[in-house]
Amino acid sequence: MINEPPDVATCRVDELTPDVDEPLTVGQVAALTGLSTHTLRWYERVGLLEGVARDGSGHRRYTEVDLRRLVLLMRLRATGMPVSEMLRYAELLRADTPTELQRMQLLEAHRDRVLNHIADLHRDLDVINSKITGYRRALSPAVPA
Amino acid sequence: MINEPPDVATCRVDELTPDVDEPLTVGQVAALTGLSTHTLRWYERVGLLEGVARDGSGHRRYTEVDLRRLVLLMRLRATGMPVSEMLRYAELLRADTPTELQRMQLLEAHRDRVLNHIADLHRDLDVINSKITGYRRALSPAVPA
DNA sequence: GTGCCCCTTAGAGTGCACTCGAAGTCAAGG
DNA sequence: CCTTGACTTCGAGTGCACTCTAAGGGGCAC
Repeated sequence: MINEPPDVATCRVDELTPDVDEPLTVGQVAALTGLSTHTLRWYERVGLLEGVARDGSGHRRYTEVDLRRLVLLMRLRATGMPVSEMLRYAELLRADTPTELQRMQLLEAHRDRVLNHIADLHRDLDVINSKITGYRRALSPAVPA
Repeated sequence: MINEPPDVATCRVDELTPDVDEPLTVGQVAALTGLSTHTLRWYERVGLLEGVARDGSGHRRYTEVDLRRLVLLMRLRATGMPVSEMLRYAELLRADTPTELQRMQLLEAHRDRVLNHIADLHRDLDVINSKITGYRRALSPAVPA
């Protein structure tokens, strides 16, 4: 894995998604998700989140369906999926033939990669923890805790 | 977390480290660790792994001590520590005052961040898994597995 | 009407962590 | 002697995922 996902500080979308009735502006979605308005527009530009409606002034109006798609995209990014593969998923979503099977397989393959990655992290933590233990031992007179 | 660590395909260093007696060339270390020779030289250039000796021809000779430092650096990178923070650790290593406490605290803070990150990954996987389950349900006549 | 603020687009810029290239050195093999 | 291949340094280039800028529009408060 070459890229690491963004650290989205505040994401209230999980709690707030269900009660959103009116379509939201890009700024409201940004506040809700923790993504920047720049990133939201960029996601649309590159094809990750297509079909966001516009109001009479040409401003984006995000529907609940858009938000749901966005939340999944954020979870995929947060688990390290590269944008190029998220794009493949997005393309499957807007295909005119049924693609549920491919989409499921894409998500399953990703889930398995993430699980392997977590296992790797635990192994790496073992090394780091043993180093910490060594320091604690060396400092034991000074640091009894 | 903004960056994700490299996917080091083959790292035999864990098994082979103990039996290395002779200092190794950069190419041998690259083969052993899975890092590229470019990356190994770059780590030294930026100050991550200082003090690698040279032979009569000016070629690097990595000792077992160098390898041990390198393995820890690789684990830190693999768990998402940015190079800038690895550099802080390296600077503590070559300080002329005792820095064991700071080093331990740095590693502990990192370990805690990684544990939080793993917890986040599990939560993200829950969302992805529920999406997978939805697909599986929708496909259940076609995909009995 | 005039700030003001949020919005629009498309293109350019940024930061990170490598990754590569050019030019040169050195030791061994044929 | 000449080639080959692994090594040296240092500066430049790459890919990813944003992030920012410039130039402009819409609508509301004062």
